[in-house]
Amino acid sequence: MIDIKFLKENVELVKQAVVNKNEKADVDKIVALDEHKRKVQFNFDQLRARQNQVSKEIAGIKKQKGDASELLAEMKDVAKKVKELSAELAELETGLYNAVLEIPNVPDECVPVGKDESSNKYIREWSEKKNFDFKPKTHEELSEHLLDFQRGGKLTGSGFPVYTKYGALLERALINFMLDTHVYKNEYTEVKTPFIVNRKTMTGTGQLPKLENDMYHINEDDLFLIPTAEVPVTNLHADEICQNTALPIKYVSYTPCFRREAGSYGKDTKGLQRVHQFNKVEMVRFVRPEDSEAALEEMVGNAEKLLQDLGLHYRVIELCTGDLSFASARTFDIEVWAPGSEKYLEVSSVSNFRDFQARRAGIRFRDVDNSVKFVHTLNGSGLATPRTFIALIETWQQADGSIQIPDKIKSYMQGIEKLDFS
RNA sequence: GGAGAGGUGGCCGAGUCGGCUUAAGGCGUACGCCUGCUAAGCGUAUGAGGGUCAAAAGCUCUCCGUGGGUUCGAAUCCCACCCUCUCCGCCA
Repeated sequence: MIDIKFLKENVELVKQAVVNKNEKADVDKIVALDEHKRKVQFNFDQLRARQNQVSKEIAGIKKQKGDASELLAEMKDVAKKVKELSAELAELETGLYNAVLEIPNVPDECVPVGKDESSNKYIREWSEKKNFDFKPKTHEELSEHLLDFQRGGKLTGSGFPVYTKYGALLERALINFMLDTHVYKNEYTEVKTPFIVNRKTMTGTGQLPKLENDMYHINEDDLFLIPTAEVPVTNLHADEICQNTALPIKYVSYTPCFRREAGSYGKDTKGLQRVHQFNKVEMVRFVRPEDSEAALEEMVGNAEKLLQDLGLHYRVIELCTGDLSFASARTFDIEVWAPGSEKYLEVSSVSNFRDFQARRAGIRFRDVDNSVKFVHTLNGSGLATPRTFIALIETWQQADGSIQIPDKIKSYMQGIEKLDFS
């Protein structure tokens, strides 16, 4: 969440950020609410101070066996008033808190301003679109022996694919390859978390209250299926103060991700492109504020390297303000080329949240001068498997319909050189 | 599911027959001294969040798992809930 002090000192900037992010939030209302709250709090503090003081006097009088009945009578009224003010204050505080929760993070200055993805900025690409001497098939055409959408639909509904035999093996190979790379080459620490979390955790990273409709919710226990490992992993250190020496903390985690994708029906829903349940390896970092800029670049690089190892052409773009998520200050997307489908698919989104999530979730560190500060949090996919899977089989397909296995994951595929179904 | 124990500051850990607890003590951390260097030792400081203030100092409020209640006054008493640990049962 945004710092209310910052908001009060930069009202116009915050208002502009709300507009640039296509959000709706009443900044003026917050300023007014805050002012009102402070007034009530002042009255409350005064009265409470009086109560505390007299209570001490009463203690003294009683100790000397004196008569305190007059003070007690007075305090009876004061206690009543304190209770009333306290209730009013609590109400104002939650009202203010909830209003501030609705304010999105302010984009970095360098983020291009724009309404939608058409204003996103091209950064770079790696390798080039592969040339085929035959017409490459789409992943749906290729995946007859790898995926079973029909039966997934039978079990649950559309958007819940089944991976079969070599499809399952290939997906598992991708996950293990990514995890191993992050753990043994990029020095991340692997964590495996619950896939179901409570409301507070969901709020800490910014999914709630805004995106409740996009989450699978278990009514009976008021719990949510995670939409990404970002949620449980970032909240690992919620309400904690880390030692300065503990930073940076680098986690990597594999989890399934669950998304209702409410309102996006009909858009890119073919095959594996947009599904309700998918697997993803996620990188999460907690860093000192001055290090988050560099960490963002590094994490984009970590994700890119995976695609390079898999021999997949991709491009990196920076999201404009309108395409930026609610909690993010700056985001790079990596889009992999799928030659059969003839389009770029988003396989990774790497974001710097600065102190926005840390403030919500209470993730702080003790600096070298002993002061307590909020950390900066970042996360990025490295990578989501379904679209990587698509790009991989479309890119490495052969004229005879077989699929060659890239060198780097052969060892994860029991040494299989290519998947041949003829 | 049954029984028991427990949740206090960055960490460990005192403290509950209500009131000098403005939470003891230790560890850790910061600064200084000492030392050829490191370690040890000595000294000093050190919970978090808010209000007031131009700012600092100061003053002040809140917070001892969460939420209620009793009281002039609650870490301490009462009620409900959550979580952790141990044992038993059931089960992958």
